[in-house]
Amino acid sequence: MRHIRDADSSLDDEHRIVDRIYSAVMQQALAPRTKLSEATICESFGVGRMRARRALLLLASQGIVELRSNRGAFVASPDQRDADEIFEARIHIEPSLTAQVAQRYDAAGLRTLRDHVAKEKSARASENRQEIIRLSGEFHVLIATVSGNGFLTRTLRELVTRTSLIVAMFGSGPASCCREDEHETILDAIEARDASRASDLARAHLETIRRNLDFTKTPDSGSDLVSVLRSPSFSGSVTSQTAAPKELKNFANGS
Amino acid sequence: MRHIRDADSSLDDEHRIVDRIYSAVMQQALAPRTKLSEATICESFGVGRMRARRALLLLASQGIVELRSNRGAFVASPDQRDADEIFEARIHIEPSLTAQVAQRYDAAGLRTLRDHVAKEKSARASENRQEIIRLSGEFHVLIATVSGNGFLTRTLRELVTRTSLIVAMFGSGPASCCREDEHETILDAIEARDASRASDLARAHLETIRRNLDFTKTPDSGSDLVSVLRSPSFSGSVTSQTAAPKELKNFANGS
DNA sequence: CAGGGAAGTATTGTTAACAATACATGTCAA
DNA sequence: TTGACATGTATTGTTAACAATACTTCCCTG
Repeated sequence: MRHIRDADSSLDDEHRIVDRIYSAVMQQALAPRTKLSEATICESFGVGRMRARRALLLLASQGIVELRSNRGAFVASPDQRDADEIFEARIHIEPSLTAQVAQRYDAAGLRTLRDHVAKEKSARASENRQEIIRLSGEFHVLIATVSGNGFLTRTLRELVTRTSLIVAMFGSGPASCCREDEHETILDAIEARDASRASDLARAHLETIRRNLDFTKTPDSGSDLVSVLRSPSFSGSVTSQTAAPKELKNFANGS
Repeated sequence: MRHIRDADSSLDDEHRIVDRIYSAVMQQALAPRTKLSEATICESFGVGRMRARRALLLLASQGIVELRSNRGAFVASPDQRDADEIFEARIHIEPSLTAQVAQRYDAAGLRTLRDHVAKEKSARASENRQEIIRLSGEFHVLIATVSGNGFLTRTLRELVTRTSLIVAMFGSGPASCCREDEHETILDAIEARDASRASDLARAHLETIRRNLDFTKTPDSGSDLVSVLRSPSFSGSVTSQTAAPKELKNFANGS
């Protein structure tokens, strides 16, 4: 008797696509307004059109992608209102969640977090921008993971990824993602089982990120989808495109 | 020049289906494990198979529906672990959110909440079980709506609906959904701008609901999908089926 | 009568062709 | 040169047929 687990490719395929695009957005390899054409996704992942469309629908249902009728799918471009909602939601959830983790964490969870912060530090040392961004976001998801709550893990994953889009659009200067030894401070408070301090630090951390947004900023152009999806781990040399890809011409003007 | 808004039927169709099934689950007209066959949905809503499948995928992505490969879609049947996660998440979010509403509500928001509580009272007076259940759940979503946060509104909608499924599975006795003048008490605290009391009451309210769950309970059978979806507002005479529909035979045994 | 297996039916999963829409190109006139 | 218009191309949306899987029923055997 073998295991019942279906090993069904269909769901896994979609998860693969969704995860990949999630990661790419999270580490700002995919800029807001980038067009995600069905054909490109089909070729990049070697799947049929149906799978591509299903994946795009899932991404759209989580606010990562925007579907425009007869026009296709685009990486979402949150506005200030979206940003307010996302940060407000995070401020409702994360301090409380961090406090809970401080109260209940076990040895394995703490080690996971410590390892992660170490990775963050080494990424910052090597000035790998995408890695820094990815790990910075992932820290917040990891808090939820360590708490053991699957629902909140998924919720935070969405919130963090959408935050990446927000920072991509409105982040002011290189400081917006990088000055984060704050994670280590938060982790110290967690380790000390100081729930209220951990909670306060988490809130302050979020408000710091929020404060570094500049909503008067002019939007950047999209990225080149093919080159982004080509590299399996995105750790490669995908530098931000200066010239706007063809597909985005009509998005150039703000009003 | 007319408005740009597309009035595109495709997205609206899916939203219609999703909303309808959401409502049905929320007011416990659709029991856990009920099979949602594509054919039934196509006929009930007069849409093609594509739309039905897309709607089911969306519902699945929010944990309301479970997709089994080659077997179809079923109303989700949360287990104790799911229940723990959902309630934990709600306890992280709702007290904080309620406190915020207490601090920031405006006249229109307060009126909305008061009207709603009045409707709850009258539903309880007329002993309309489904209406009571629906309104009880909706109160929590309405808190988020009044807060003006779209993300949290959607999140709470999902949480409340999944809570309905949990209560349908593990609710002990008729008390599990109905003894809720607590909503009025919470609203009083909100109106008095007493954020910390509102927060405490919200938490206590959730813990009361959680305490009334009995995880040793044997699961009920599913509902008849066609009759549920037939009535536009579900206010009709859909009484819970005692006999298990054909489709659910094989779900009867636990192991 | 119970259990197992085989054929038929029903449902879901997938693909491919078609239709509809938007986009790009090139032409013409002012 | 610029703008509008028409044509052609590319992309998305939809449908229907086909394939694969699961379910039901019936029959056969013990």
